[in-house]
Amino acid sequence: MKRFVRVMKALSDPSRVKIIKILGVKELCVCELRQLLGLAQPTVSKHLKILEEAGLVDYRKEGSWIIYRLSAGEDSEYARVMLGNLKGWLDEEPQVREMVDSLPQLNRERSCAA
Amino acid sequence: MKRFVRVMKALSDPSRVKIIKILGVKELCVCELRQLLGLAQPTVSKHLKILEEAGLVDYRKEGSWIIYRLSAGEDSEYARVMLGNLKGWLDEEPQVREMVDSLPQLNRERSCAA
DNA sequence: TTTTCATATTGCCATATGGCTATATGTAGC
DNA sequence: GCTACATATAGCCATATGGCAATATGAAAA
Repeated sequence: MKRFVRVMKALSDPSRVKIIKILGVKELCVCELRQLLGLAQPTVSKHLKILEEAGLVDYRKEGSWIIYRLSAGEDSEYARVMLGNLKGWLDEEPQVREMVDSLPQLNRERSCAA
Repeated sequence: MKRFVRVMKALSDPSRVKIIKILGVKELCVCELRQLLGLAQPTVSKHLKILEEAGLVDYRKEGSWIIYRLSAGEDSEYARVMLGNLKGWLDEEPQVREMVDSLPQLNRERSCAA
């Protein structure tokens, strides 16, 4: 029950859903996500932690960057199924479309250098 | 986005998940649910309202009782898919199993007469 | 109509949540 | 070592949430 609820909770915030949708297009570092979401960096970090604990995202280190990507869902059937569902959902959502459209102009060096 | 988040939020509380699981076995009135969940009646009503607004449950009046059942999901693809997923999920969950096991002994007249 | 009973709504409280700023941690390069 | 930058954690605040008791609503029965 706890594991299921953890996944549902993780997906019941618009910012976190947006993170899932954008990571479905391309893996990204925290500062790129910060840019795309228009949120403070600690806020993004907190969201990512919640998503990670639900088994929805994974990360790897690359230099001093931490690159987040969608999990393959090995840890949680709930996460795996929900990620599958979300693949086809919300693509028409304006907030999602906007982010995806702005993705090509995103440049890690430019976004991340304060 | 709002509609999706509403379904996720509705499913991110253990009591509400239990309601969904038990209604998957048998439609029930509020006082039966109250009995099974061990919650105050207003609390159950509030949960049911949240589930209903998410398109997860439906109800019909029968005398002065209001019988709740799982929605067919006509209103929300998200609700429909999640109800489908939940059909196979959490059946082994002790809290769920307990409720289901106690279901045959439940008697509307006895449960509902204060 | 008055009572009874099932349900919904209201109002309150304690805790959880999502946002921020400030600070800590960790890594790369000087 | 020190500096710069990316990320995480801590701490705070306003709002949301889940619980309850009290009350309102609505239908059936006396």
